[in-house]
Amino acid sequence: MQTMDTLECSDCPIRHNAVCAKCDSQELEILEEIKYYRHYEPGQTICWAGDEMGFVASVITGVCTLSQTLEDGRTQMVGMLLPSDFIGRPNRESTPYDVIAITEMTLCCFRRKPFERLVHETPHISHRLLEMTLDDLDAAREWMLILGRKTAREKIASLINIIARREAAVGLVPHSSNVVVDLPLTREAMADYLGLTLETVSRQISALKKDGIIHLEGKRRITIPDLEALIQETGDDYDGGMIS
Amino acid sequence: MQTMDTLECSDCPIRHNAVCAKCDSQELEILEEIKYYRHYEPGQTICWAGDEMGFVASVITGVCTLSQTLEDGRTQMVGMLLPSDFIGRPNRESTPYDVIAITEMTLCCFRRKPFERLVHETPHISHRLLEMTLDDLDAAREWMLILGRKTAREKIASLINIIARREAAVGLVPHSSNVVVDLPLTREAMADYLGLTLETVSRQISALKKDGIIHLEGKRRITIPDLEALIQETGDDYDGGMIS
DNA sequence: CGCCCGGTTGACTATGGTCAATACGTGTGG
DNA sequence: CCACACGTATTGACCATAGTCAACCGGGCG
Repeated sequence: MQTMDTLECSDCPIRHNAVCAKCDSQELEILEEIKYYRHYEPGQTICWAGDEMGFVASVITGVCTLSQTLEDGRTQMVGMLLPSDFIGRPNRESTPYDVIAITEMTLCCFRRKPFERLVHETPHISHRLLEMTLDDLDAAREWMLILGRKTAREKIASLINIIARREAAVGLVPHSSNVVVDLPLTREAMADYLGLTLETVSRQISALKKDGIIHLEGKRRITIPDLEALIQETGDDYDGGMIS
Repeated sequence: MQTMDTLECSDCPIRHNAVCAKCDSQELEILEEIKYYRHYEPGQTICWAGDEMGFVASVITGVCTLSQTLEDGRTQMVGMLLPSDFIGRPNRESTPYDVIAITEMTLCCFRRKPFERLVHETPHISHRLLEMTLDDLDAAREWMLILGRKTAREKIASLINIIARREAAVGLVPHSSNVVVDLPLTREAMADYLGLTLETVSRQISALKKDGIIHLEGKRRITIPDLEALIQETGDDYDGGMIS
């Protein structure tokens, strides 16, 4: 957790996607005053479930996960946050989820109380937050279909497809014919996301590789020679059924 | 679909829980003007996934479900809406879900365009909508844990527990020692909610009955002699882990 | 009466989980 | 430089949970 150089909001890489996307320059000035940066290392826990969380934040760089754990250790990931995503809930003092950095991360934090006041007084912020929350809800519901009704192979294909989509949306990847996906997740993290064991994840990835649907470079980099073929394996068939 | 008597907002049974909960009397007057009631029969489809939906609505009475279906017929329920819950998403012309009435229902509908303008101009509405959406998101994530990591027995116990909680919250049931739950769902609907087959649902309910955790009157009414014992079966252990 | 719908139960099967051995890559220390 | 340990991933053998297919039950209604 080291202090960061102070970045001007106007130069912020997530300026047009984050919770502040709709703010005008005057509103940005207010945010500018109450914001501060935080840095996390891979594996570091940002917040434990149930802990008091004194701030909310936007992800500027890096990836973190939200997860829930039962007493006997079974864990389920319930969200994966990429740059511009929002962490925390206004008007609640604690998260019900573990928030864990899986890569190096930089957050743009706001102390909760002043931010809550701002949400209350600034429609541009509350409207954007509503939009983002509705998107998160759609994503969670899409995930419910995956968890409840898909086979292990379909789950893996869906995960790869979704990460490819998100990387494309964030603009990391040109929408080329030969899609390359850098998995930010270990096999165990994928298992926790998909409601599988890590052995099953490994087996299904091997199977997709053997069938030529994907190609591996090292353990984490996946090449998709034919995106249509991958989508076929997700069980969704045509790429409708996906939330645009 | 029959026209209803026009109910005054001030007499509305969901006045203090619905999307209009924070509205003052002046704001209610505006709503009063654009609202209209709709009635649905059990089994009736309110909206198919992908269809244009000209209105948004609050559930006044009855229960409906949101579900997604894969081409081969596998379906997953992603939400269950009780009185005061909100149907539809501002700024989107179609739902990605099938919305199906499972009991007789009355909705308080608002044409989408005027309602969107209202959301935009009325913080009391957008703030309440944000709160409700955040609650829905928490519920969806709790459900992800159930779908991804729980056994069939734990899933059934969790469903019964959640319905008991919701019925208590809506105020249908005094929080007595001997909890009675009226399942609004068929075995098949439960299966679609829990990511199981209806046979497994039936078997697990029989097993819980045999073990004395629940008691059945008819097929749909469940008595819970010891709520703690049921919660034990959910796998959550202590009733923390639940979202309050 | 007989049909239909929702539910229950049984026999068998398949998918994914469990446990365990092995491989691979990287960083540490003798 | 090599030996070793550790974390991550792969693979195999076996098993358990839940799915499939099918028979049967019981109540309500035309």
